[in-house]
Amino acid sequence: MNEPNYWLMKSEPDAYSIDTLKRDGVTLWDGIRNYQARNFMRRMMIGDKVFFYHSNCKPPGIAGFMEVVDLNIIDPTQFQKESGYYDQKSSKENPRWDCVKVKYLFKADKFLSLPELKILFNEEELLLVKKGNRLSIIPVETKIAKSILERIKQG
DNA sequence: GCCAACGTTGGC
DNA sequence: GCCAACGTTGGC
Repeated sequence: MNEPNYWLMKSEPDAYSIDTLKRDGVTLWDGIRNYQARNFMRRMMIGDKVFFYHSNCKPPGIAGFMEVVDLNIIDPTQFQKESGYYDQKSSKENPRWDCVKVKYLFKADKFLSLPELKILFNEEELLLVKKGNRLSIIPVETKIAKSILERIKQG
């Protein structure tokens, strides 16, 4: 099997945090309504590893680690009128949004804040630290990922 | 296909 | 609350 790819996915902890995922074990990464982010999910493979990033909070940063366990799942929230993710232009015959399922691996022993990430990496190395980046899902180079992993593990 | 207006994300 | 950086929409 090939070495897994690494990704980073953002979530607002008020809505869904690393602790929520720890409790749930697995979750559907639904509610993504950005084509670029969706297309990144379509490139994911089972076994890929994902950094869980807490966004829009104090402080923002990498809070944990998870693994892709299922692919190409139709996002059910696009059909739910009561959901904030309802998409009128999507149909069951031709769904517009899909997602992946992820599994909790571990919570960061040491939370890695965005300011720390900015010190460690530059824009070319890590898309996330790019000013004004709004993508909620981005790929992370293997070399960078391993460096981040070292920092969020104890020690 | 162009582009102006508008909306969203998310750090600060 | 501000604003940078895009994405989306819709008129033409």
